[in-house]
Amino acid sequence: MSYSPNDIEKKWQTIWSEKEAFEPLDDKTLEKKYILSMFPFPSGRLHMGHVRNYSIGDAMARYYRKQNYNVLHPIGWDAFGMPAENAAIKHGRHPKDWTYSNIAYMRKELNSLGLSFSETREFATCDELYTKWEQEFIIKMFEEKLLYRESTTVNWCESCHTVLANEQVEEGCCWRCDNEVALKEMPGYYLDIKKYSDELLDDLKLLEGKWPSQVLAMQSNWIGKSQGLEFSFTFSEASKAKLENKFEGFEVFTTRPDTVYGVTYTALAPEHPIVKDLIKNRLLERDIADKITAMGNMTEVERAKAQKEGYDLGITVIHPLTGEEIPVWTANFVLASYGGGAVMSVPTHDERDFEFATKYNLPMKYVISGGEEGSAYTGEGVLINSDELNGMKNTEAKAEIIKLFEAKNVGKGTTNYKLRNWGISRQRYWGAPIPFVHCDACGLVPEKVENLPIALPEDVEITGEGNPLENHPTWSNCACPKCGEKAKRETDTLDTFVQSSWYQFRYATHPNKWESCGIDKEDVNYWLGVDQYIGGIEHAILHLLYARFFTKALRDLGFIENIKEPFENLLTQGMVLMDGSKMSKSKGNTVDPDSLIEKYGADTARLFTLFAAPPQKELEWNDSAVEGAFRFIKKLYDRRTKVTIDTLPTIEQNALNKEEKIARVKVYEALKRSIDVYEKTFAFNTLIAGCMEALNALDKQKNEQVWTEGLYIITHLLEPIIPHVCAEISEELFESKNLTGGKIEILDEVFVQDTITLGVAVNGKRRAEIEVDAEASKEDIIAMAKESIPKWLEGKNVVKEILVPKKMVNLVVK
RNA sequence: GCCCGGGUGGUGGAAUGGUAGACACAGGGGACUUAAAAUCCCCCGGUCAUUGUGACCGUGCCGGUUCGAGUCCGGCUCCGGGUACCA
Repeated sequence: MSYSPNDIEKKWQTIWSEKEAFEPLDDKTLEKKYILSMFPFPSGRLHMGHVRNYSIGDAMARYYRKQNYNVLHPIGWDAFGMPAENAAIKHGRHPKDWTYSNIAYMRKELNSLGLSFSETREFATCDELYTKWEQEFIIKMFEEKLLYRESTTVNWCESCHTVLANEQVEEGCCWRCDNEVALKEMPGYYLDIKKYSDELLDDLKLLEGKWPSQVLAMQSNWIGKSQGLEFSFTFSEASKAKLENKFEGFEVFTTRPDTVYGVTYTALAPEHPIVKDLIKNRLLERDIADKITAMGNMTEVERAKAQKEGYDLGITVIHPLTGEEIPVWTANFVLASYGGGAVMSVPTHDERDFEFATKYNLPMKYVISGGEEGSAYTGEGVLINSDELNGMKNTEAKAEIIKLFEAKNVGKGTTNYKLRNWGISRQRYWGAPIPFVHCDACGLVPEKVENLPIALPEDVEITGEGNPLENHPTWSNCACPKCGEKAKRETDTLDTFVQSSWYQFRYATHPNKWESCGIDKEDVNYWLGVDQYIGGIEHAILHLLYARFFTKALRDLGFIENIKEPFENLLTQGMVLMDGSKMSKSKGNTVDPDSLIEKYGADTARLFTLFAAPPQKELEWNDSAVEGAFRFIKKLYDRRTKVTIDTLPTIEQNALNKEEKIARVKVYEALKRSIDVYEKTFAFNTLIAGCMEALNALDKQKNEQVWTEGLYIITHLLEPIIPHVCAEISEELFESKNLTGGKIEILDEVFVQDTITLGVAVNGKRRAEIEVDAEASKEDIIAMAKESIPKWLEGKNVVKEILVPKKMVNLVVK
């Protein structure tokens, strides 16, 4: 019978499902593997990126299952989020209906790929049962002061009508819709991720060698720890009076305390309270005040692109070391959100300060040797113009000056972070409601745990205007959980990244406990950390940082224990490209997995995906290479007729001819390589190539036993990658024996050769090839090598002879 | 600017410091066929010469270490990704 993928694949998918073949076992004494691919957003259809992601994960899961590990390989749905609401606005469909029907369709697509997911552990994050426990965590975080509500300047996306976290702003634009982000003052809920800055940074060390170095670097940069000096500038007496004694001065932070003698002015962010006060009390000229306000209202992108701009505020401060009186400016490049929104300015040793000082003709003073007049010198040198510290290396002066400030009690050594707290409020409908109540008498009150989940109202109008929950006529009406009086429910919903921050623990929790708890500690202790996590690099900061934070926070809240990091090993797969650019609907260069599977079958889709490039690299789509993958499977299936023995034969190696021996070597080389590939490198492309070589070599001989052994091993090796056809062949030929029972023994005798082919090189350049007896002595081999290349030795002396066993001979001649 | 990756045939990609280009795609030639599809066989980095065959060049560029470098080291260069006035 010729290869008919659709029949074979349906048959095996049914068998697997009926046998519940992919359910993890409850026996915690078994060795476990937790293989997790990032769960998908139910957008409607799978795309090739999903196929790739899940083919990689499935190969790992099936491999370990075959090695008798207890394998947890779950799938679920990251189901809340904007697209559901956009669909509602566009097509009038209810987000819930849209989401669940998408899930149903995509689940079918996953089934048709033959992915070995657990069916009992599947959930969608919009399930009320999931929301219930998430809300409990949120309340606990509030009680433990990890979550707070505050009104600050936030990133606002006008097209999504919602606030965004810092991490969700990419180059000043919304991560989802690419709309330019505006700054807006409004209240919101924040998670104190900064509290974990050091732990999040330090624990990156635990992941070295297990996570891609660039992800570690990106997270480290994002946390952005820097050490330096924090000190205050005190206003001059005249300035204090001008400010009606409301301000003593202000704090600044610098990583360059060694340049503190070079400070010639200071600068405040346009939003700084002191600047606002000056404007409010009309202490600045009208047009300057307007310009400063305008500067403060610019978006981050606008500011980044803008020329440096600033204004003298007409007030002065006293230099804490020299006692000099120096002016205070406001400048558009000073960030309000970092280091207190104020800086000391050293134009001689800082590029930005130099540019600004040059523009406004501010004084400059070099305090580190080595620079040239007319530029900022940021290199190393010794201190000059710095009183008693003159002559000291600037690298040493950093610590000295911190000591000096600390001794005088006007400053201290301190650490700053770029990381900002995680804003989790979203002014949208399709999310988990933030379980708080606003009571006139009691203030902000968390909902009673027994009232959870706070579910979304079904009857809702989604127009794209405003917050649907806020617009709902009755939903927000409630009783205060504390005093029982009439109160208002919070109408913000949680950032969807909250759901994906703990789903790895939910999967690990046995489904029969899902009603009674959010996370089961014992189950989690057994299954976590995730042994292999697979997903796109685009989550390098967002999801992966949040999930790491949540893990640490849940641990401190007592919901889990003994777990430092959720994801032990991380593989970031490359994008799927078509004609050099990312597949996307808008470009119209997509390949639809459904039609691919219909035409060639799931095995071909999976084989191509894993063969065309190593998983970490980008994958360039190629229709004819897909054909090639299909051809290989067809050939493999066709060759099963070469086998007439139904069990792994014991082969008398010495009785084999040359071609038969080569075939065996190729087969066993593939077997040898497979361990490294499945457990370490994930270079499935090389394993597949090895199997192709083995099949090619088998084709060059006729020995029935060698064929039997060859197909027994090849289908064993490829089963995690092309499971349906391998299951079919294996059932027909071997009663499926090669797909259970662990590793196949590597027989060393196969690699023993009578003769060995060696390259002969002269001065490192290959000149000939010799075949020598495997037992030949070094002397004999060298002698033979010399005979093979007479013309290269003519009139020369051999000064050195190097024999690389089983590889080559190198003769050094003069 | 800074921080990561990475430059190997026409293409995707292989190579624990040891015969560069495995495996595959595309291309060319042939067998089978009335024909096509499918399948099978052969060739396939460049230059030069050629009777078999051989010589030289060749892993972005320059240099170093080594008997031997795609691989290690130093300096450049180009491409991709991240980040960006973080004081």
